[in-house]
Amino acid sequence: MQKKYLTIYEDLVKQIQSNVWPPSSMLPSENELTSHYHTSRETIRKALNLLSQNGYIQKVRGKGSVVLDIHKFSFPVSGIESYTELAEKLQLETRTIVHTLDYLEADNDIAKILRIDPSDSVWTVERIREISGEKIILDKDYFNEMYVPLLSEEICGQSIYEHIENNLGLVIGFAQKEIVVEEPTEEDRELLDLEGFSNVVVIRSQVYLDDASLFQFTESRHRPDKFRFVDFARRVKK
Amino acid sequence: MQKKYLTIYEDLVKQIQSNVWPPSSMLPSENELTSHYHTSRETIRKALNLLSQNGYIQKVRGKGSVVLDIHKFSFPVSGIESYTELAEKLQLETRTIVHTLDYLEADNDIAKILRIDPSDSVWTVERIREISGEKIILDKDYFNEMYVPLLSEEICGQSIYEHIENNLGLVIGFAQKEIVVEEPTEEDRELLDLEGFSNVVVIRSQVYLDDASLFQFTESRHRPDKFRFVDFARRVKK
DNA sequence: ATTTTGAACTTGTATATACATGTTACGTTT
DNA sequence: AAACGTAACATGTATATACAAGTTCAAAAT
Repeated sequence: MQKKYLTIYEDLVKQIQSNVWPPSSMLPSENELTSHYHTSRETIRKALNLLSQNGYIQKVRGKGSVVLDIHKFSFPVSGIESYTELAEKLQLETRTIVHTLDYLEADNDIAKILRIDPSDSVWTVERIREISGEKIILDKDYFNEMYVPLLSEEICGQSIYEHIENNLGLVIGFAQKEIVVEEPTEEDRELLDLEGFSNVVVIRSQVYLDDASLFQFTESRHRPDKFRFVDFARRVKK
Repeated sequence: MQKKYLTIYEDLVKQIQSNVWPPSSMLPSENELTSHYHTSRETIRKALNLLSQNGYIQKVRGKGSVVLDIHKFSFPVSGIESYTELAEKLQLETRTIVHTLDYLEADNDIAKILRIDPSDSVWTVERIREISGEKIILDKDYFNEMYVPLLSEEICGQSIYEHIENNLGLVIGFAQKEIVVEEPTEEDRELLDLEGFSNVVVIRSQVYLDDASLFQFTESRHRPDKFRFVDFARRVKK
């Protein structure tokens, strides 16, 4: 079965993005959408709640759904998106350099983070992201071999996430991220075009699969002037 | 009517935080919760979806709800929380210095951001946040007078959000945030204890009310070594 | 002219039912 | 011993109904 509420959600997203419902205008009411899509009100409400969660609309009781004016394109966006997906969406002129690709016993820190035995092996990838000819980002990825048994230089040069989702059939669920600002390491200075900047922005993520198993740890080190993070947040109900 | 699904959600949050359901354990099934709370399954599912959205659990089809191990305490946390709320939660030894408090005609940039007429007036507040004796953060707030007609030095020294929600009865809905790293301005160097750091982390937020009206713009400038942002993100469905 | 009332709309909450689909464990078959 | 099948149970989707509660606007009352 294809999920009705998801197709309706995607349809409405497309309409909002193509300005059928411009910012500050009202979406049709739930009842109108119900009869338009030949479905039940609850199904429409599921689709609208998805729109609301993702920052497309604001539901106002008694009134309706206001379309929000959210420019979702920035770099890097919040959420879980691979560099390749972002680069495509933003049409960046980008190149990826696979600096190292190793299959090693996990050192203590990584083993602890990935919650595995230090004798277990881990795929370790270091990649440099070049944007318009400048080396801007250093990505260090660590994969639990239990879920990602094999990586190749070719896969790393393309998109690891694409490989994980399409070839390995794993479903990525959620991530816990941390963003901090640190001093560049020797490696940062060596591999990136830091141009005298005395800080790098470091994004550390633990990425989990659909079934809540931890499969990846990532450290993404950015030149500060090229870093931008955009977030849509709702006030938590009390 | 008090909302059942919200009370159940809050009850479960409390239980998770007090380790009744420790990380990696399973919550009772939806049917068990249904009979325990004497309600319908849909109501339980609403509560569980809230837990899932806020990173407390991961639902796994066919299995149940896994409790996640997410340390939600960091500074500053994602979401919309006032400095005062954060400081209390984290038990920071903190002091707020109200540097300026003005009621002025909006300059062009601010008027544009707040989408008001340049002849309209705006409340402008600059506050310095001192943590353990060090001046770490410079907060610059701009309020649309239509929603916030009056501010006092006392209110600014306490919590503006508390005033807005409890005294003015406004309901904060959502925010659009941007995080970037910039060079310190003259004002930053003057007002903050920058200790030679050559960057500041700048968080710019547009904050909207429940009915999607824009009422505040904020610029929060942080010393980079004291900045930390934590985010819980779900992979967007395709 | 101003205020009040109420009908007709909107979204929010709660419940019930049905079936689809993924997981697990155990007994049966091979 | 291994493979298979199936029942029992888990969550996911779709629908229907009822009522609560906020918004709007026009008619009626003051």
